[in-house]
Amino acid sequence: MARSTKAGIGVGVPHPRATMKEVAKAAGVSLSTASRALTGRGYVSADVRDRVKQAAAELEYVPDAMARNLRQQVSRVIGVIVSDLRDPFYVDLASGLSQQCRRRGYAMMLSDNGGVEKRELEAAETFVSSRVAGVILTPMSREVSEYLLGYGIPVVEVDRQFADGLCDAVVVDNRGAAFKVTQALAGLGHRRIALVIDEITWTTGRDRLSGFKEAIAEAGLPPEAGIVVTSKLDVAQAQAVIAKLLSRKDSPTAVFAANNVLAEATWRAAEQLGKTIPDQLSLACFDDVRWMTMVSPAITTVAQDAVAMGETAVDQLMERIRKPSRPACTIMMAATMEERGSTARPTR
Amino acid sequence: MARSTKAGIGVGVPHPRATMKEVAKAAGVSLSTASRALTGRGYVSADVRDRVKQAAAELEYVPDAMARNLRQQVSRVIGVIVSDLRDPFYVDLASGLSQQCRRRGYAMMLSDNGGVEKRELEAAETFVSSRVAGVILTPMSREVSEYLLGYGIPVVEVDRQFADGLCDAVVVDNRGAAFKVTQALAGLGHRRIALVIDEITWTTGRDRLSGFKEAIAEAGLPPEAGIVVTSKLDVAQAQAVIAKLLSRKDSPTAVFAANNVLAEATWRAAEQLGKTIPDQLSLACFDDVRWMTMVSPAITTVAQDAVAMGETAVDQLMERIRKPSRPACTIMMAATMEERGSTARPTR
DNA sequence: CTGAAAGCGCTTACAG
DNA sequence: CTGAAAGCGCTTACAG
Repeated sequence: MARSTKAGIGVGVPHPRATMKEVAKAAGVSLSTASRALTGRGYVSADVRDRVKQAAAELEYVPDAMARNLRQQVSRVIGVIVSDLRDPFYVDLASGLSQQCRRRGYAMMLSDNGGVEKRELEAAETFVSSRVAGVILTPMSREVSEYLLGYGIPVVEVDRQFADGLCDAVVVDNRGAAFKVTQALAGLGHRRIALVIDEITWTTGRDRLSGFKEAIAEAGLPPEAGIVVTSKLDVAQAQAVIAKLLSRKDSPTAVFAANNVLAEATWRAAEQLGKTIPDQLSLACFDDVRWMTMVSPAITTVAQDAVAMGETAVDQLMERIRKPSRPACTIMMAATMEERGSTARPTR
Repeated sequence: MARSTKAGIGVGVPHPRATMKEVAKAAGVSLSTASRALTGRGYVSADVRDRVKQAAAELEYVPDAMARNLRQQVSRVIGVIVSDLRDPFYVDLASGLSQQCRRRGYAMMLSDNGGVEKRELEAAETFVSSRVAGVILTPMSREVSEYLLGYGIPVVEVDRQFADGLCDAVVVDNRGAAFKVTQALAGLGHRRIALVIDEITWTTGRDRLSGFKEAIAEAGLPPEAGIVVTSKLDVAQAQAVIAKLLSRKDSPTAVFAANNVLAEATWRAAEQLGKTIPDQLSLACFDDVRWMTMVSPAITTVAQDAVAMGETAVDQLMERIRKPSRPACTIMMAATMEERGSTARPTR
């Protein structure tokens, strides 16, 4: 990447891009030879290679990815679709994806769709159009994965799974983690435990719900002991819903929030009502985000390593690209429960 | 985007991608006509257009962006380089960039470089190679912007400015905001105020420092009243540095943290030393992130609208693409000071 | 070991 | 209004 100013190429003064043809001419070889010298595949004598490489450097030659990809019918780009870049969970995921893509020599095309399904499909179409090498997504339906697979594009579903059996996936043991948390709450003596959750139809919500219910049953509690409250995934709206829940006469003594957004909403609702944690209310949740160790008491939570999930998803995609016929694999990662001060014995 | 299963195209069964040539054949027209019908430029009779469009739908035709871009010598992709996707400020920025790119019909290629300069340049090279329509970056040096501009690629610098005068930029009034915060602290009666900052050579750090110093001087305080402490941008390391600062005999009565990471470090250091805020220490900072209204007392801070910065940067880039010869513009956005409970009169 | 030629899938003057 | 042809910048068999 020589930044030569020899040929009158100055700072900020656009110079026309050199093509391989020009490099070849400067080096006194044919286009084919230049290509072989630069890409490293095919025979070239050592001195010719050096001459070509030097010419390329002098001309500040950058290969045209469009042309190369068009010819080769693949690009070194991975398409990524995540739900919401404002949510710390997806951010950590995107961060892991981004770092691992870079390490593997791929660029990342990122699309976040604020939870709008139509945008998910639009992004997928863009990815098909640019012939990405593969797509990693947090799906909102089975449709998008199927659409991409239909074009022969490898897909990895992360966090949630819709195209079970059709493509690879990286998920967390949601059922197990939810079970453990609920069991811990019941073990502390709670008899009215609310699960606050935004959806129960995706694998994430479904499994968290089922782990919750199983733990209630296993603790010998009646099903009514497990109160399930749903809310949109929005702090303000969820806060209102939860405030209502906590104001009931038979309000729960413990809340299990299914993710960090609902945890924040629960925490703010308790604050708003003057309910102290953990004396008047125990709070446990999913996702370990920064504020959870900054408030007092710190929040008991299920820590999902979203960065590691992202990295794993990229590696899984690389494997799939290498071995397209391998059967679909689902990698389930363990999540650890961090017991902190927000959960305690009930006082009523 | 018909998902026809008519032609034996089943779920998950890859079918070969249709080309425009095939669409043309199916519609019984020439390749040129198909192209005009599908792109909408050039003459086509209404019925021919319909026939072509229907053929395209039936074949699930998706235009090949590579081929189109190669021919047209531009892509509908914007390259974005941000420092660190783990930092909420850059995340909000990326979120704004992503949304606005989508609205404008562009895809976003994103690279985060954990603060490593070499990676910034690598990402830039990838962008040149893929002929992105433009690049938006939070630069770490003048080099990358110059490199890109040298290839005639429009560049917008965000947050910080290195290629002043050479390219467009979107920044915040760092000097003004830092001045206002420091002035407020001095106005409360603080006589030993520390600025904790990670760098003072980029425009961000330089301007925040200068606003700080000016306010100290204007308040009639001696320069020693303004203590400047630098630290790496890392919570754990900064916390150690700040803990040492706060343990000094003549420790400051107020800390102004130059960003959210250093604010967290300061907050944790105070916690660690058992210093109560705001009684024993006033804390003000830059960046309004979620935890700042969840801890108690809430933190006084300068709210930068990073999402709006991102959106503005995309719009500015679009303008530049439309009018390449327009003189370079720097857009400076105001930042608002949110006074909250973490700042009060000193008690010593 | 090197070079001429075909071709990836489009767009776009140009001729009809 | 439509079609044949050239060409974007590469890679890759193939012939020498």
